[in-house]
Amino acid sequence: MVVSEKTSKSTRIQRARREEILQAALEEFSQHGFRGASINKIAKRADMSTPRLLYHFRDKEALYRELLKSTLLLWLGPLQMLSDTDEPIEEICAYICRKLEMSRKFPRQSRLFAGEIILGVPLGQAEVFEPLRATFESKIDLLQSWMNSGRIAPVDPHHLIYSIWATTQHYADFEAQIADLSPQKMPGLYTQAEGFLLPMYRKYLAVE
Amino acid sequence: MVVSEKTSKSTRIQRARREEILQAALEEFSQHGFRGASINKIAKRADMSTPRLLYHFRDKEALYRELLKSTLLLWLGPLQMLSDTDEPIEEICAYICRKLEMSRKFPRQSRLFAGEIILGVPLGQAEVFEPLRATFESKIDLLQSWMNSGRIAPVDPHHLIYSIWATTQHYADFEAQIADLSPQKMPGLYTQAEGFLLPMYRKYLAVE
DNA sequence: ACAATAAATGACCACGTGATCAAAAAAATT
DNA sequence: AATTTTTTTGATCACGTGGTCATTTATTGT
Repeated sequence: MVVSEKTSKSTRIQRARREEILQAALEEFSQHGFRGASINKIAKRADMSTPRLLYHFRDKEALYRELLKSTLLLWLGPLQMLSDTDEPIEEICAYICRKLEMSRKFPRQSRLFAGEIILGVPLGQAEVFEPLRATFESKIDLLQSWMNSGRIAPVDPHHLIYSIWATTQHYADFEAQIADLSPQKMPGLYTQAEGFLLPMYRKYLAVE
Repeated sequence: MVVSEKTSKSTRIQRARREEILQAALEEFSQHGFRGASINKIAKRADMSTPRLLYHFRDKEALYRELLKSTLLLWLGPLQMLSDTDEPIEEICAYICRKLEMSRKFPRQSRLFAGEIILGVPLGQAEVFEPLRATFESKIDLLQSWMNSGRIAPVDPHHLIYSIWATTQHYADFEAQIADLSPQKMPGLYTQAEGFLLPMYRKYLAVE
């Protein structure tokens, strides 16, 4: 019986192999994008033959989708934690810190995600990004309510989130460039980044 | 005689064909990265046979490098224009506007560049990014001098530039995502972005 | 211990890839 | 008009790609 047709319960050996494969796939896909990556090389990286890999994942696209799905969940975590509070600015700053930590701890996942959006792979755009849309819009509403009640300065909430995404993910996605241009080496950079970004958003969002 | 061995003067037909090819190559490489792109498809897009394409460019890598080289020059333009003035904040704002306009007018070039950095293609990293380094460091010095003379607030100049790059290029690189999440459609988005970003940097850099 | 099922193997396939080369066609030079 | 040089073509290549399949080997439940 084929893996994908199993009702739901999966053998521990299945979960183990799938995990090994996904690990190797993250490496390959994040470095070369969907089309540039090769399942042969992924298999080699996971120390198995290609048919063995394809026994656990129907095809290249199924593997990629699964990887993308779990990555989106990880990516979405920090945003979902953003919730109502009487100190909205500190809540936003905490979100920024979480995103920065995400870039620091999971740069490959960040690049995988970036590659998926930048390179125009129309793979389940609607499907993969669906959970993102819902969360995003609810958080837009939350920000808007903070502005309406005068607890943070009234700025465009969409662009506020875009700018936070941009500035935080930049350190993972463009790591190669930043590492090349910065005198400081990589670990310390994230502390510096925090020191730069937090005051910027605090000043901008403060209601004089 | 082969094109690349020509001393320097190139036929007009050479320049014409090379331009056609580069145009098609920009499309392919920016959508699939170096490894994901195919010279066959580039040739098809430029309405010629593969050997014909390879007559004008030695190989895939040479084509990619040439494209990347001219893209970097374009990308570097706005930064080079940043120069000393008695109104540094307005100068920085003008730089932000130029970068935003760049994203709006040349999104594919921006994505090509982003792909090159995100996907770990070690193609002449030192070679291609060399002119960037020099300009970057001189502008860091300029910013630092503005801070030393108290004309803008003292923030980390490296991260200031990174954040400007991140926020402005984000609109081109992640266009697919932003277009999906924004109620506003694409052209108007750039006006909104300007309306969001300029006040942010003005407030942050103002020396009260 | 044995049957049933899951997991892995090796041989194989059609196809697209980047690239080459001799020969033909077109342009430029004289 | 003749000749040289540039440009284009079509055939062809070795190789890597994603993927299949019958068969064998492990694992599992009884």
